[in-house]
Amino acid sequence: MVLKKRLNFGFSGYQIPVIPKAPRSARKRRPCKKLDDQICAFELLAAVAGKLLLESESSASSNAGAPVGKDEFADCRATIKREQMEDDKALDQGSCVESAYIPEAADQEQNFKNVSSKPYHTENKSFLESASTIIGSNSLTNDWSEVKTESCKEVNADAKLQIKVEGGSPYLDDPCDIRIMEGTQKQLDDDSKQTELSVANACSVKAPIEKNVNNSALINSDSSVQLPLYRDPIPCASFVKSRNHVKLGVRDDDDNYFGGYRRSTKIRTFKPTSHIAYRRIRKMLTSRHWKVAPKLKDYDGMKSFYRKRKNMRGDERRRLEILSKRMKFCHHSFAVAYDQEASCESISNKPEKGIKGDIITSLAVPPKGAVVSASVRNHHQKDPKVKFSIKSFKVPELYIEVPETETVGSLKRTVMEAVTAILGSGLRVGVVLQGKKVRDDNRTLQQVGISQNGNLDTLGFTLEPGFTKVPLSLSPKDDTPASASYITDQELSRHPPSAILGLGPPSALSYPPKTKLDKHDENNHELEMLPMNPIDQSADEAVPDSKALAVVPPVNAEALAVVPVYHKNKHSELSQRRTRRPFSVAEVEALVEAVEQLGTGRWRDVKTRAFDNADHRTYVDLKDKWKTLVHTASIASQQRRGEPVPQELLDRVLAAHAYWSQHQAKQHAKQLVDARVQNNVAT
DNA sequence: GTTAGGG
DNA sequence: CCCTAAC
Repeated sequence: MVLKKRLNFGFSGYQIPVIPKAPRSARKRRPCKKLDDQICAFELLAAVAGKLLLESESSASSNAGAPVGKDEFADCRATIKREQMEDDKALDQGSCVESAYIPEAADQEQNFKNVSSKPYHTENKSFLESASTIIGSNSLTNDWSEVKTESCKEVNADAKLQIKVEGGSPYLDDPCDIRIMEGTQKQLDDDSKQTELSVANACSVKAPIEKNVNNSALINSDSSVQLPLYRDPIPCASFVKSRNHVKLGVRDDDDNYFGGYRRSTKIRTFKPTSHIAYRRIRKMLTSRHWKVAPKLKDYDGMKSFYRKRKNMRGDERRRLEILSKRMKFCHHSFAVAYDQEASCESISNKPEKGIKGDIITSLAVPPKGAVVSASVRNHHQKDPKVKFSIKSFKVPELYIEVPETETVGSLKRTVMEAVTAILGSGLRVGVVLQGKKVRDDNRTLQQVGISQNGNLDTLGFTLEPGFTKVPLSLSPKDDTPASASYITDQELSRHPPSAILGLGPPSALSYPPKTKLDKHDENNHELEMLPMNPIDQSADEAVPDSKALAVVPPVNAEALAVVPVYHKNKHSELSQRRTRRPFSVAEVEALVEAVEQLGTGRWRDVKTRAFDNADHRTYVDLKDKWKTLVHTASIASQQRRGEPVPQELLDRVLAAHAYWSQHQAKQHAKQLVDARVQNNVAT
C-alpha cells in the first residue's frame, strides 16, 4: 500500500496535458437543423475586406502594436442568406473572412446545428458569397460557372448572402466574429459520425450590423474582435480585465465548437492590409480549385473508414478529432483556434495568477497565409511558457463535383471526404521566425528566440502538405511550390488556376493529421513541429514579409492532390506513422519514478500507473523510452540530442536499470535453481 | 493483450 | 516509433 501511495504520488507529478474538450453532454446537444439550400458552407466574400481594412486602419492606429486586451469576441451571429451583391459593392461594405470547419467530424455524438435562428438583416449588403465552403468556386468573382454541384446550383449565380446578426456586439463599430454554422442533418453513418461545416465569418461590420444588433450580446464588456486578415489592433469598445467566457459566434452551442478551447478568448491585434494586398489576395483566392471526384458509392467505404477510425489508437483519433475541431475549413482558409487560456489551464492545471507580459500578436495574413496570434505569458515559473494561438490557416479551396441528381446528403458526404482528405494528407507545420524557417525541431524555444520577450511578432506557422511530390498524374507539374513561405506574386501567377483532386476510397482519408495543432504539452513543446518538408527549398530563406505572423504554405491543390495516391498504397490504411512526441522531462521523471518502483518488466503497469491518462503513450512507448533512456544515460552527454534530460534523472535511470537487471538476473537464477530443485525432486 | 527486442 | 515473435 505504501508502495502504491508512493507511486501515485509520483505519478501525480506528471499530468498529461489534457486536451480541452467540451463536455460530452454539451457536445451532444446540438440541435440539428436542416439547411437544404445552404448546403455546405458559405463563403464569405473576401471582398468586403477592403472596406474593413480601411476602417480598421484608422481605428487601429491608436492601439497598434500594443496588446489589446484579451478575451471577448463580439458575438455576432450571422446567417447567410442568398442575396446578391456586386463585388465592388461588397468591397465597400465591409469585409468578412470566412472559414468553415469541421468541428467534430470525428465526434460521433455531434449533432449539427444551424446557428442561424433569428436573423437580422443587415443594412449593408455585406456580401457574402455563398458557396459550399468546400465546394470551391470563384466566390470572389461570383463566378459559379464552374460549380457543378446540385447544391451549388441552388446557390448559384444569383446567390446572395445576407448577413444577419443575432445578438451582436453592442459596439457597433466592432468587427464581429460571425460564425455561420450548419451541418448535415444526416448522420454519416451508423456510428453517427457527422460532418459539420461551419463558416466563421469574422466581419468587421460597422454599418452592417448597426441595426439589428441585439444588445443581449454576449460581449457585455471587453470585446475585441479579430479580423483575421489584418494586423493592427482594432480597439474594441472597452477592454476590461474581466475575462468573460465569451462564446464565439454561437451561444450555447458554441461551446461545442470551441468550448474547451475557448472558454475565453483573447483579443488579438490586427493590422490592416493594403487594399492592393487585398486585391491580390482576392485574385489569388479565385485562382485555385479543387476537384473532388464524387464517389458516392464510397459511402460505404466511409462507414468503414469511421469504423476504423473508431479502432484507431486513442491518440491518433484524438489528434484527428482535435484537428477537426480546430480547423475551420473554408474554401480559402480554415482557422485553427486555440484558446490559450484553456490550454494553459489544461496544461498546468494550476490556476493562473495574474497574467503579466501578455503578448498577443496577430499579423497580416499574406496570401495563403495563416492568421496566427501568439502570446507569451509569464507564469511566474522558472519555465515561462509561450502560448500560441493560431487563429487560422489557409487552405486551398476544394472543388467538388456532384451530380445534380445526388442528394444533399451525398453532397455533404462528398464534402466530408474532401475535407477529410485534406486532413489525412498529412499536413505539416513549419515554423518561420524572422523570415526564416526554423528547422531544427530539437532546439528549444528559447534557443530559437521565441520567448516572451522575443520575436513573437516575427513568428509564423506554416501549413505544408504532407507530401511534396505528386507521384501520380494528378500533379500538373512538378513545380510543386516550395513548402512554406510567403507566396509571392510570381508564385501566385505560376500556380495553375486549378487542380484536380480525385478522391479515392475513404480509407485513405483516415490518416490522422500530422499537424501539431493539438499540441498541448506542458513542456513548451508547442513548437515541436513535424519534420519540415523534405523538398522544401525555401528553408532558411528569408520570407518576404517576415512581419507576418502567419505565413501560409502553398498548401495548394497540387500538393494536396497527392492524397489519392494513398489509395494505391497498400499501406495506406491507417498505417500512418504516429507523429513524434518527444518525452518531456516531466514524463521522463514520471517514467523513471514508475520504473524504479515497478521494474523494467511491467510496462503495462508502468503505463497504468504513471501514464494512465496519457493516451498517446502506450506501454510500448514507455518501454521504448526506457530503452533509449538507458542508452542515453550511458553515452556522453555530448552525444545526446533532443531536450536534455537532467543528469539526475539519467543517473536514476542507470541505477534503476542496474538494479532491475540484477533483480531480474536473480529472479532468473532463482527460477533456474528452483527448476533444478523441482527436477531433482521429480527425478 | 503483454513483453522483449530488432529495425 | 514500428513491427513481431513469443508468451
